[in-house]
Amino acid sequence: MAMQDFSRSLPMRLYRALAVVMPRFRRIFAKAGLTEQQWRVLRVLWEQPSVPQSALVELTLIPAPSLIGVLDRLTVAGLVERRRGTDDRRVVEVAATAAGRALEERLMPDVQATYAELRASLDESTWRALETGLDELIRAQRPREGAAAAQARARHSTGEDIA
Amino acid sequence: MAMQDFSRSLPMRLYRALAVVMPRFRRIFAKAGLTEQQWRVLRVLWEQPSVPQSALVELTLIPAPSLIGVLDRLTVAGLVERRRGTDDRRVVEVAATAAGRALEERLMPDVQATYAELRASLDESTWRALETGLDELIRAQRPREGAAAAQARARHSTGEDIA
DNA sequence: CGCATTTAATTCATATATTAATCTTTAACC
DNA sequence: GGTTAAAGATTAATATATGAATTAAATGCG
Repeated sequence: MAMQDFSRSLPMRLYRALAVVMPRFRRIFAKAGLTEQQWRVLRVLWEQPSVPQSALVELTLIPAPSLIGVLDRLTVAGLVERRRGTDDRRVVEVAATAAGRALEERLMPDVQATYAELRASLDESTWRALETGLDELIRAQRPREGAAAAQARARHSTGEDIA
Repeated sequence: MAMQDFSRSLPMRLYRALAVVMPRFRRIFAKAGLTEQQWRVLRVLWEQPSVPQSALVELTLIPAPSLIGVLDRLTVAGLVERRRGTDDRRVVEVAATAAGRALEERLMPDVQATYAELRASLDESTWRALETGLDELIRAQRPREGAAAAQARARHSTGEDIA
């Protein structure tokens, strides 16, 4: 069962795809003094008046511990605001400030143009096959419902650490 | 030109694909006390007696400044060795030690099995379409030959900083 | 030969990722 | 109604990413 070349494994292809695609976008973000993660947060906040922090984790794919720092810096820059939820005081609601929202008009044109170029670099059928393949992969591998709970339960039941 | 949902953009789909795929692999690496990047380096070194560090950057997709630290830790762990090139004393040749090579047999079975599961979660045609789509994207976006050199040249000729 | 350029590593400063642990607030349940 | 467990956010420790700058060795060329 000859193992294929490591560089041709699916994960490495995914990493390489991002490595060739993202630098052009980051150059755009950098013009506004934003990192890629800061951009992602703003990009999501532009679509809604306010978003619970836990939802931001899912929508931006920024891990919770990292998001803390990203929001800290965005807050210091005056681009976002945090508020404690009124009914449930555990949740933190995040919203873009006026300055944060102003960046949308400044950045989206270039980003859209670059995205259009990206899309135009593949023919329509290949592009769609790529999107479909990614979606199916995500759906197939996405942790089953209740997996986390089941795992937590298991952790409490038996020994767990089999060195 | 209604912008699509951010989560459905190609970059976010790529990030999400990695996010759902890699955790299972990382759990395997962790059993041997390896991080994902340390694994990648070893995985490449298993295929050859020795690899120049610059080649490792390309093959593992670990940026040069990060690779320094990864190799430091692998060296301390006794899993790899560094040697200065004999003809060209700028290059650093990296090779796996006996201990480093021993990890191959310990890790590859689980990794292969998990990879097989991953592959089996999609039908053959979808899997291949995904691979093809990624390859075409990479080929289309890969910086053109001489782009770096041309860029460096341009940087020295004219003003460059157009704020 | 001697100098300007390139190449390969490395360093630096800052930002983010990963995993585990902690803390507070809710929800659940007897 | 009080105790226990779960959810959401945060902290902590370590590892890696990113972009700019630096160093040392090799190369091109007048």
